[in-house]
Order: sequence, then C-alpha cells, then structure tokens
Amino acid sequence: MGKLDFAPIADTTRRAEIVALLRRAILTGQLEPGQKLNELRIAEQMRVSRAPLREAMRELVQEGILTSIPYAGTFVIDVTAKDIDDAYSLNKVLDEFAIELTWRLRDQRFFDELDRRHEAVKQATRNLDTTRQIETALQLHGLIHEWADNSVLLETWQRLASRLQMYFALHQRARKEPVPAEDIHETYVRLLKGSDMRAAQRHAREHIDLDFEELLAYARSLEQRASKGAKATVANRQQI
Amino acid sequence: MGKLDFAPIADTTRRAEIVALLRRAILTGQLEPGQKLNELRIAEQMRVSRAPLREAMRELVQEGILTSIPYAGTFVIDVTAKDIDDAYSLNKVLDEFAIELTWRLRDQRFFDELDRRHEAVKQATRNLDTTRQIETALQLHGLIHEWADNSVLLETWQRLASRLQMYFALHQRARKEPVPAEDIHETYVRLLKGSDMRAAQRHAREHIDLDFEELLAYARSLEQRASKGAKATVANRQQI
DNA sequence: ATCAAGCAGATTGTCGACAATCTAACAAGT
DNA sequence: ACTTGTTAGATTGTCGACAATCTGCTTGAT
Repeated sequence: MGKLDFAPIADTTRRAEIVALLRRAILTGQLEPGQKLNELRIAEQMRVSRAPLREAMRELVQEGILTSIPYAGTFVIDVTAKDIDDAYSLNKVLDEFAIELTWRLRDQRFFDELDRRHEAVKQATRNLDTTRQIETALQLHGLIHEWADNSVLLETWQRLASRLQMYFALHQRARKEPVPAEDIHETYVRLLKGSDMRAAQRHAREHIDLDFEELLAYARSLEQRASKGAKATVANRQQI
Repeated sequence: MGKLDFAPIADTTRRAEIVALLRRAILTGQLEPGQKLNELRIAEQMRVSRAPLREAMRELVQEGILTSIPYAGTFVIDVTAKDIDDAYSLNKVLDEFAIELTWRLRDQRFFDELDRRHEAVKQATRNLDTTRQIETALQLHGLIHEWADNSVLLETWQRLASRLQMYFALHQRARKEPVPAEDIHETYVRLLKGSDMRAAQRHAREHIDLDFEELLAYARSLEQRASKGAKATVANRQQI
C-alpha cells in the first residue's frame, strides 16, 4: 500500500462553480459595489436554474461581499472609507497575532514558500497584471495566517482578504497610472526571515505595505463626490 | 417631523426564521456536533419546502457552525480541543483590540449597558438557567465589540461568539453539577469602568473568565475517549 | 398641480417533482 | 475469507412553475 496522499477531488456541484464565478467577478471589480444582481438574468447567462444560484448568493452574503434585502434584491456591498479603515486596522491586529503564532513554526519549507509567493508578486508586477498583482500580494501576506496553525484565525483572515482584494481592485481600476515598479514587500519578507519577531510585528502594525493610504484617500474622495451629488451611489446602481 | 428612530421591521422570509431556529438548536446543543441534518425530515417538521431550508443551511455553513459535503449531507461541525483552543486564543486578541477601540468611546450609556448586561448574567445564574447564562455572558463580553465602532471587528466577534456559545453549551450539558454561584465577571466589569486600559487588556488576555480551562479539559477527555473507541465520533452520528 | 388609490410589470420567495449521486446490502467470482 | 459488481433505496442537487412582494406608472379626485 503506497503512502501517497491524494488531494480531495474537486467539488462538482453547480453551486460551487457559481460561487467561484461570482466571487471572482466581484473581487476583480467586474461587478461594482452597490450593483444589483438580477437572479433571472445571471441564471440565464450561466445556463443554470435559480436554485443553485440563490444558494451560491447566500454563501457570498455570509462571506460578507454581498448583501441581501428581502424582496428587494441582492447587491454587491457598498464600500465606504470607514469600511476600508476598519478592515485595515483589524488586519494589522491579525497580522501581529499570526506572526506570533507562526514564528516558532518557521522552517525551510516556510522560507521557500515565502520566496515563491514573493516571486509571484514580482512577476505579476513585471507583467503589469494589476489584478494578479493584488491577488499574489494577498497570498504572500496570507502565508503567515496559513502557517499559524489556527483554523479560526485562517478563516477570519480569508474573509478579510476577500474584502481587501475587492477594495484594492476597485482602487486599481480607478487609477489609470501603472502600478509602482519598486518592490514594496522586500522589507516584509526580510523581517519574516530574520530573528527579531518584535521588529516583524512592528512592521506589520506600522508600515503601510499595501498602499493603504492611497486607497483610503481614493475612497474618501469618492464619498466627497457622493455627498455632493446627493445619493449618487444609489443612482449609479446598474444591473448586470 | 418627530425624530423617532424606528427599528427595522422583522425579516418575513421563511429562510430567516429557519436560520434562527436552526442556529438556536445548534447553539443550545439540541443538535449535537457531527450530527447529520436530513433535509427532507427537517423540512417536513418545519412545514416548509427544501428550498428555503437549503438556503438557510448554506448561510450557517458560511457562519461556520455547519459543514457540508456534496452529495453526502450537511453536518453540525465537529468540535475538537484544538478548535476550542484556537477560538479562545483569537478571542483574547480580539478582546484586547476591542478594549483599545472602545476605551475612549466609553460614556454613561456604555456603563449603563454594561451594568444591565452584567445584571442579566447574574439573574440567569440565580435562576440556574445555564443556557441563558451562557447567552448573557457572551452578550456581556460582546459589548466592547459592539461599542468599538468597527464593523469588521463586530462581524468577526459575532462569528466567534457563535462557536463559543456552542462549545460552552456542549460543556454545560455534559457536566451535571450546578453552575458556579459566585460572580466571575465582577473584575471584568470593574476594570472596564476604571481608568487603566492596560489593566483591562491584561485581564482579557490572562484571566480565564469563561471557565475555559474546564471546557478544554472536557474537550480533551472527549477526544481521549474517541481515540480509544476508534472512530467513535463518526459512529455516534445520529440523524435528526 | 398635487396627491392618493390602484393597476400592470418585474423580481424575489417558495413549492413540488425530477435527475444525479451516494450508501449499504447482496451476489458472484477468485 | 476477501474482493469486486450489481442493484435497490435513500438523500442531495437541480429544475421549472407558481405565489408573494415590490416598483413605477396611470388614473382620478381635490
């Protein structure tokens, strides 16, 4: 009997595929915040009945990237500057905790994986693939949460990462300029490889690694515009 | 125009009521960990079709208290000692963060609400209503998260609190002895009213306020038993 | 002109039935 | 005895249709 360990086979329900499709559409910004999801239309587009689609939407509502109002519809969550700020501040706390848990568990496999993900970010940056750049950067940051061996922390992080990805995608789509070429994750990776845990934690708490300041400024500017134009966000709601 | 603020009217979908019913059943321990939820049977019992029931179950899966295996069924999550430990250690981190955020926002209304919830715990304790005691204790601890004015933190706490409630309910049902009569929350409340934030945070991090040690010991004993009887947890799976 | 009542039209919520898949029991072969 | 096929039953996944609810427009009265 060989000691080969197989990976679990893929979920073969329509529901699971719909969840993946919708999540991707939302996180990449193809579905904009506030936008209403018309069940009939989406179901027809996907060649699927409404039952699995509705179940998928229920999952994404609980995942925090959709919101549902009975008999009115299901919408992509609206993003406010406060939401971003809240998410970011909690993120810092979780990072600090994850570093603490991960620290003594670091080994060669950890360092290798860290380099691998770091390299993926750099490659996406070189390719000017902004969507992938966001994705890989979050995966790089997610490693400490995966490695921390705390399932509840990991779940929490993944929920948070979904939103962060959405926020950044939103931001990237808004600004037309190319992404920064320099490597902003260099320090982060170096500290995680080092021997000073406190320094790594401090970096997580203090350093704006993911361009958050710019993201926040963008969100605030959006709200300025919205408050001037009365209920602009509502008016902008489109149907898919 | 009066400045009366109305509460949102109740959700009138079957789905929402089913979610509430199921959640209550799980958190009070009426549905045991590992137990399978038979859709047809539950739907008949609730006089509801499977569609809203399934949607409700999808929500609870994402909420983390149910788990689903395609074409096999949906089960109440299994509880391991590690799960409890993970949840508790994250809980401490979140508490510390919540205290930091709440601290400068404390006002008379906060203190009043703190006392009100504290009183509710004491009353449930006097009445020997263990289920309600757990519920009120978690509501007491939840106040700092509600007050912190960070929506992401609050969401995260609520997910965590669901699990904690489930764990404690499990424990309480197992031990036949009456609950402790003394008031273990006295110090917690006093520190939250005081002026030393660090002390309050230290208390949250160090003091075992919610009988966690005993809960952990119980969970570990369960696993001891399980490992002896091979796959006892699976064998014990009952249908509702 | 303003406002309430009421009437389509569209959309969400729910239902019952059917299809796909799993489980367990049994039979047959080695 | 042990594995491998087969089959019947039960359960989950999906579908199409109907009911409940909302939205916006029209109508009519003041």
